Amino acid sequence: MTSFERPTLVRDGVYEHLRRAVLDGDLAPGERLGEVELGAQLGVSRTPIREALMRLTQDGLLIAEANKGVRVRTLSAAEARDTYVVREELDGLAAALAAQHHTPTDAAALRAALDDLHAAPGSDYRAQTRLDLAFHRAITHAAHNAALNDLNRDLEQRVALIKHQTRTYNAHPQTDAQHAALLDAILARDHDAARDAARTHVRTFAALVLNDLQPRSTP
Amino acid sequence: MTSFERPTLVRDGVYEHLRRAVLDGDLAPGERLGEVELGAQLGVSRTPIREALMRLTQDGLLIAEANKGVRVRTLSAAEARDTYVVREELDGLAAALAAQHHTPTDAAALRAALDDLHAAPGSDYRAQTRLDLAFHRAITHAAHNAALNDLNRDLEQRVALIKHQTRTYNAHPQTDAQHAALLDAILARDHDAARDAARTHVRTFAALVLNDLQPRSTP
DNA sequence: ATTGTGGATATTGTATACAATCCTGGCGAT
DNA sequence: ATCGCCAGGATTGTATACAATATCCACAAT
Repeated sequence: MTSFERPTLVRDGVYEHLRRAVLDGDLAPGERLGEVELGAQLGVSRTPIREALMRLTQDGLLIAEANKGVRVRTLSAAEARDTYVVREELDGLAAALAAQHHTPTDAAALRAALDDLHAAPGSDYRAQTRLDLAFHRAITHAAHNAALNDLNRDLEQRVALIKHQTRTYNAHPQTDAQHAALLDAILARDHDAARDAARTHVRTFAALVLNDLQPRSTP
Repeated sequence: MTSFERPTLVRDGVYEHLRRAVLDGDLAPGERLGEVELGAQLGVSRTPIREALMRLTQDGLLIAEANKGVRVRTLSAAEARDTYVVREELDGLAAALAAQHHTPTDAAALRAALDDLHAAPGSDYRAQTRLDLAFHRAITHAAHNAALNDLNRDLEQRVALIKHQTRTYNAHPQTDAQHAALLDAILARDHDAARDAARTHVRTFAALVLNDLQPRSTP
């Protein structure tokens, strides 16, 4: 046998299910999540549901109002801008650290992730979002810094939320070139170039998303 | 009247109580937290206890093992080092943004926080830890960036955890001078100097803490 | 003496019951 | 017609009951 059947906790299953649903855009921003309804859908009681919702709220994916339940979080244009300011810094750090510390296994994973991203149809913004997230996650993983991993997880989730709000396609003219430059710099172990490439990429993309988000919040 | 008596939720009270207890060092790293015991102590049922523990676990202050309850998290030397690497970056960003965006109110709060820190006796490491955290929190607040605030909250909590593990006093010879330089740079709206001052301060302090932590984890 | 086994005990995980709060809708007064 | 208000229903918040899992200690076998 490969491994014993591990008694996976119900609440963990619910947590992952809902998290995926939010990140994939199956749950629209602003949508309300009723406890009894979710419990009926997933066939479990309210208890693990509540605990999963609590964790997702702490992650920043949901917002809770007292006695009114939770909703999928919507971010204001200002919050989105703030997020990208921080992301530029942290993505730059992740790229620099990845350039310094990546292993051969990391290198292979990075290449594979970028290939997957290229293979996705440009019109499928959900797949694009998911694979872009996977690529950036591979970079962060290659940085081999646990604290950075945790923080980037939160940031990436927030970015995914923003993307689903704006429905911006990941593709812009320079995307492929920027991704390639970033990967090359990391593999060449040039941490300064990697940092710059990551920051430039974030900045370019942020401009695109924010331009799309602005009109809706300042009518 | 100033405001109506808001019906503060029990779970929020428990959450804040336990969070403060961990951050102040009343709960030692590694200490186990039993649900029934906590419930008896605070006079509430297990339900809000569980939900508070869930949130604190998600914050990274506690760790949970399946069917074995939660403990106050202990960080390895490697995790501590990783934390300070990220903190250097984010504290630098916070200082730079604070220099650019602080208001007169922020300036007053910053001065007050630093005064409080100076007034604390150098031998009381708990007060030092709490007031140092308050000072840094004031800087982050003055940056006026919601995303940065959220992330720094997590980081600061982790740093507090590390400090309680090592019991390192905040005071080192250059602390006062570095704090003063940092505050001056922010108030002068010199964001480059502010960033450098913050990074230097983190680096200096990290070296002190890590030097104290290293011997215990590599015997 | 040490190791392995078995059951008793305690603790967590899940489900359900009860209480409190909030939203909705309709009715009446102005 | 609009505003206020009260009742009904629905939903969250808290407590408790039940089930499943892990820990611990005694005791026997080698």
